Amino acid sequence: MKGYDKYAFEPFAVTVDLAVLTIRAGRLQVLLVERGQEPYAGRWALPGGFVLPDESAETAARRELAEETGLADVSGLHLEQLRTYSEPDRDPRMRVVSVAYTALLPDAPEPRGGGDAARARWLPYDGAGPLAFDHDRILADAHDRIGAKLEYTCLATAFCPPEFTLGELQLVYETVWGTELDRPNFRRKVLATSGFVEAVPGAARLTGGRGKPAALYRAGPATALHPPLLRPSREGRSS
Amino acid sequence: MKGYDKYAFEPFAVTVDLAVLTIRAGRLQVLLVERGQEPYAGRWALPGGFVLPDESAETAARRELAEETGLADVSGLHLEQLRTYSEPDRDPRMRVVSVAYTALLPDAPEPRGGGDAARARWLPYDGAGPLAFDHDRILADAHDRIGAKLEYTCLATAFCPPEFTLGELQLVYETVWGTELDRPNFRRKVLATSGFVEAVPGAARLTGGRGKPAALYRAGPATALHPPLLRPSREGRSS
DNA sequence: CTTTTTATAGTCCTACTGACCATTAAGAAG
DNA sequence: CTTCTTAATGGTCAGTAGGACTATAAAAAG
Repeated sequence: MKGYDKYAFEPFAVTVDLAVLTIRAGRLQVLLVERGQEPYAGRWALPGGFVLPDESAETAARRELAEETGLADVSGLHLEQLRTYSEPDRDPRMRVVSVAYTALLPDAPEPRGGGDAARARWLPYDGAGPLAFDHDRILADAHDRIGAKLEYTCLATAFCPPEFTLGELQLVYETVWGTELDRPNFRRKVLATSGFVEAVPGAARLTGGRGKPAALYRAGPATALHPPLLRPSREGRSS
Repeated sequence: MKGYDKYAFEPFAVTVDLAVLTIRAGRLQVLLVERGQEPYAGRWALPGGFVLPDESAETAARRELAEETGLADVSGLHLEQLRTYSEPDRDPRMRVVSVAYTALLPDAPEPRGGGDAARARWLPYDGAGPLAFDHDRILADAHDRIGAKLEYTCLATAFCPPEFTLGELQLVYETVWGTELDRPNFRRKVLATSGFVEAVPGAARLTGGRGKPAALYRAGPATALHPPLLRPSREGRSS
């Protein structure tokens, strides 16, 4: 940051890449676009695009998110900067520095190719195959980040519609972590954390479920979980 | 990432900014350089510089770290990407996208102006005053990140020399968090976390301390803390 | 030798959590 | 209508982690 004039600097292209995650059919799914040209023609890639001259990366990410998902209103969606990927050879054509973002969606409308994406669709996170560029790495980083943030933040509600049952919330944890959780314990923990969820007064979800109808909850005002909701047995416990 | 040729894109300058933190005299301190020219002439700023054409941002950050600190070997230091700042008006001269990194140092040699930094020195984190550009924000983000990572990673050892006492390790937590911790409890917790620290067989620190000499420890192979070491009373506890 | 200082060891009690079991309320099957 | 199944909800119980606190050990300072 000192003495620009004394430096020669290369101009870089700056892009954003989006790891858009949702839960469909009990599986973690990713929004991907099919590349129509070289390099990596025919391969799936994360949606993204250039940051325009008067945009911040955040603004560009939200614009791309709207274009790729076709959603009218993306202002309420969770969008979070992941990290920046800047290896000199990550794009064979030119020097591209990419700021990656992760977005979480509750429901999952099939994307209409709103932007200029050749073909966009949801694919399961497992078996999304080798992606173009370094997008496998970006996607894995996004998964790691989300899995970790579920432990100590209220992020899980970002995967849920405005009103949801505790079973749906638990499914978020189980799907992202790939583990099963004890339902009564999960329930006790979530309800004991003030501000995580709020009961919707007289509502219950009656939509075709077979068992007892579940009570509905809304996301509460809290953002952090204290104490955290740790995933079971990541490595050897202490003591 | 699709159809570069169909897009016009603006070239951006890409820089790295470094929030280099250490603990000196029981206080959290930051490495800052004094700006010699407009804008923000005379103000303190985070060290940093342009990413060169054949470098990744990580490589550039490590190069700048070596230049600014004057340390011969920075390969062992903890260097971690923080996030990227890309507001269009963050530098009044031109469009600059900056990838911010946080580095942690154990001891703190006074920086010799190795690079072209007009004047570089350690300043206390509190009272580092308003910095140039958006560097106050970057520095605050770095502090938040480090404070959070102390809870669930073994990062604290990055602030310590190769061999350290548990008292020194506790001082890291207390300094970054700005809280006091109970010494026996901290000790019990750290020693119960396998892989956090390893005892150095027959060593004790005798350097002028007044009380009982403390045993020495090394950083262990673990990187994560399970269960985490939560800082006291951030907000209202649950239940 | 006594005091001070710091490290280390141990105790007690509460809260959180994992592993269970029981009950309730719906639909499905007979 | 009764019974079975399914899922939500309510509860128990023991093990454990962690906060508060006391006690002992080993050095320097007086």
